[in-house]
Amino acid sequence: MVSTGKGSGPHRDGSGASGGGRRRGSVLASERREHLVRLAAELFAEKGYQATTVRNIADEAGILSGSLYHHFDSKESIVDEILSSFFDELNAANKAVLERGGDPRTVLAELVRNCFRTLVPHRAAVMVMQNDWNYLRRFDRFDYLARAEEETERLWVGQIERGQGTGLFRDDIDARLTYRMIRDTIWVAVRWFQPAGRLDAEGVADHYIAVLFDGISTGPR
Amino acid sequence: MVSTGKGSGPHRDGSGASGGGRRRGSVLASERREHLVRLAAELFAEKGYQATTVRNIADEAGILSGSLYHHFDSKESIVDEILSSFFDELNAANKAVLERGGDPRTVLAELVRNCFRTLVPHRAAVMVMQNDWNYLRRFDRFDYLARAEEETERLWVGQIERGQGTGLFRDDIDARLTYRMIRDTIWVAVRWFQPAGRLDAEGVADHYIAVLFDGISTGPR
Amino acid sequence: MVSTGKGSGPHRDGSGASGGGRRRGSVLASERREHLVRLAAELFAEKGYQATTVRNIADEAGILSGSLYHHFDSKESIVDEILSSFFDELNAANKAVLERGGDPRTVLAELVRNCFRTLVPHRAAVMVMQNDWNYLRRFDRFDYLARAEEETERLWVGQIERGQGTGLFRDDIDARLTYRMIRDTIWVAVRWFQPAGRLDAEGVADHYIAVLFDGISTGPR
Amino acid sequence: MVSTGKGSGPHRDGSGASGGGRRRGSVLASERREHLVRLAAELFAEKGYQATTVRNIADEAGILSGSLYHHFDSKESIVDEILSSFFDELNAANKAVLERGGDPRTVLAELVRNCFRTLVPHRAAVMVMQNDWNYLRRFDRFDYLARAEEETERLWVGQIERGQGTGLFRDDIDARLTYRMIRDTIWVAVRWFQPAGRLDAEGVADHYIAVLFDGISTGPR
DNA sequence: CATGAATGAGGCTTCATTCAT
DNA sequence: AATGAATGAAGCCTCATTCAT
Repeated sequence: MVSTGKGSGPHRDGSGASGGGRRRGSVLASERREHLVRLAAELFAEKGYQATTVRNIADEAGILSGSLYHHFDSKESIVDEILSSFFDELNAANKAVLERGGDPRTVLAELVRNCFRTLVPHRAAVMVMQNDWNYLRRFDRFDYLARAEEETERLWVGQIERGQGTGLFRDDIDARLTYRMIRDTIWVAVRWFQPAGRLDAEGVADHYIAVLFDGISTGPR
Repeated sequence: MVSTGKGSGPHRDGSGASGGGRRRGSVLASERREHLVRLAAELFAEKGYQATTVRNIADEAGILSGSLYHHFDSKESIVDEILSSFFDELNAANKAVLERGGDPRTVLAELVRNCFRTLVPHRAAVMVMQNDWNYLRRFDRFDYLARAEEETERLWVGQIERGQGTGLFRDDIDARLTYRMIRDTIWVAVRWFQPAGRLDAEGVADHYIAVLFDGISTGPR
Repeated sequence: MVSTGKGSGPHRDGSGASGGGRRRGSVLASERREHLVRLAAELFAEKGYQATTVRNIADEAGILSGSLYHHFDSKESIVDEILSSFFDELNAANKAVLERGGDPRTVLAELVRNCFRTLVPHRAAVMVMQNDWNYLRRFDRFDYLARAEEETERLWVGQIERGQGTGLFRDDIDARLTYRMIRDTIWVAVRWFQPAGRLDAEGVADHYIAVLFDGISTGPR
Repeated sequence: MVSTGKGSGPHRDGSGASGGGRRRGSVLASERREHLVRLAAELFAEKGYQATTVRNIADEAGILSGSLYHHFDSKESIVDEILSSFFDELNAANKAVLERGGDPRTVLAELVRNCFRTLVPHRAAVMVMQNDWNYLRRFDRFDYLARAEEETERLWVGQIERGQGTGLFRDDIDARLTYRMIRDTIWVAVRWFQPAGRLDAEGVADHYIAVLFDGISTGPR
């Protein structure tokens, strides 16, 4: 996981107890932990966060539910790990695009590609954001996600407005409204998108970019 | 509620028990019932279906939770009423558009407008569909909603393909993929759309139609 | 229960839900509630607060543990009710003594008698204070008890010092230290005192007052 | 630890397992063990026996909770060690006083001083006895403590009655009742007594002895 | 039509303890 | 002598639902 600071990152639980000098031990521990996170992520994606019980997760791992608390101090901290890892990766990728620069059309296209590329390895996290955010947002510990999203909005809207300023994009559309439509369309695709299907992540991204920039109509605008 | 048949309509449970011979009484009862449904809908929209307890609903109505069961025989039947009423209205409107006919571009634009128009009075239902469908879909009683959606998909995809056939729409896009993107983008807007804001339902619909047909770019395609 | 205000009184749980116009209902409800409190009090006294489970209480009442939460919103709120009721009664009695006035020896003797008199009907509360206060004090909700005790200390110390000022009490003893010894000796007696035994509350109080004022020695001081 | 026989001493469990043939090793082990007992004692005194988890103790020692079981075979055996060491020391001191002999007033005064002197180094044990005995007494393994207390009661009551017989002490007081009051008052002082405060152990003992023998009043009895 | 009480299933979490490494 | 993982029992609490009054 690439923790980018900026207040992101899960509220990790008192790992202080597990000392820190040994080598193999902590690597293995972390492997076990990541395995459990992956199992939980799949269940959260499939059944939803609330409907997934810690027993479901433990069953999947072949242990008792209480044993999960050797690795995590709450169900929340598991989903936190899932979500923060997703946001960290996406933010890092977006930052890289911005640093590479380019005209707004290129930047926007790359941002779209970032999303679809991140969607594949973080399918569960995106699923949770789509289905369970309305529940999770009530917990203070997830405030950092709302703040991360606000920052992302500023980034996209900035590019759209820059494009309108240089005449690349139509002037009669609302930048913020447009951003939200783009964002939602992309992420909500997680509900049906199958990388193994006819179109892979790049394919869907290209399809989406095509429609986004030029619409579905033929002929002159 | 306009029950359009076709398997739609909530699975109302043993309404025979309380629907005795009274006339005026049942009108009042029905008003009370609709009031309770509205209260529940708002809570479902705000906190999510699972996170809303029957006690929350009862509190809002100023009664005890057990008393709700004089009006509904389960929490599921409440949300069923909310969702079926939304789908009934939308299906009816879509059918009307199809009957009016017209070229695919016109029809598609009208279908988009239907959605945004329905979104306003059925905000809660759309919210529930966006946030809680992943949970609700597991119950057999809601199968009818999945079937309704399949029918709607056929309807839209049919129009898009007709448009591609007549050269109105680009040939290099995937009709089903495009439909899903359109659908998701529209409904997910319920998360931020505020009819009292800068743009009303028609305004947002127009904005969306503009981008959909012609993209956000300027200049030749 | 005589709620004397002054920040005392348990954090009573949202009784707002149970409306308030009916007569017999709320009286009965309150009777049931008090019955449960009494059962819990006896268990807390016998086994300790922590070692008493909500199941123990429910079993004693012949209901399921979850059903307790129809009457209380937590185990803490039950013990709160027990303790606040005890403190309220004691504070009220002490206030009455102060208002009657008299020389410090008389007042002190009456305060002692107050304690032993209150001990009998509130045996469980005193037991909990002796055995479980070290645990309960960690919860903010019980801060009011610590504050009540501070006020009582001021009251007693005031009387002892007044007695020293008028030459009634020895000058070579520490008022605060003496108060604490008196207080502790009295309340800790709950561990062995049995009202049905050889001495009743008044008898033990008199015995204690005799030793307190004149010591156990014979002959000149 | 001075194990005085008479059923005292902790129920040490299978120490044969870890007490192999090493000499220097067992001294070090014993030091480590005593260190852990001291850490545990402080936590028990502060938070109570039940509320202190073995993990709390292990954290304090900088090890994992499972590792404690190389030194003790249960949480009970730790508190047993704390309490038996306290009782052993007190009993030995009391025996020495009895052996020195003297008139009941002198003996009683010395017994009181014994208590306050023992209280300081065994603060935690006394705290546990005050706060957690009601819980611990349910375990057979602590029966020996109840028996030790009975023996002590006989010892004190014997001295009081001897004093009443020789006319040193008032005849109108109950020996057993008086003993319990003295005992409770002394030990419960652990809740507020601070050796570093205005009065040290001897000072508090003298204060207490003065009030005990002559009361707080001035003038003739 | 509502109340008040209860059910029963289940949820998350804690914790003393065990044991292979 | 310690770790890291797990157990198993239990704890407090929640919630949809039922039902006599």
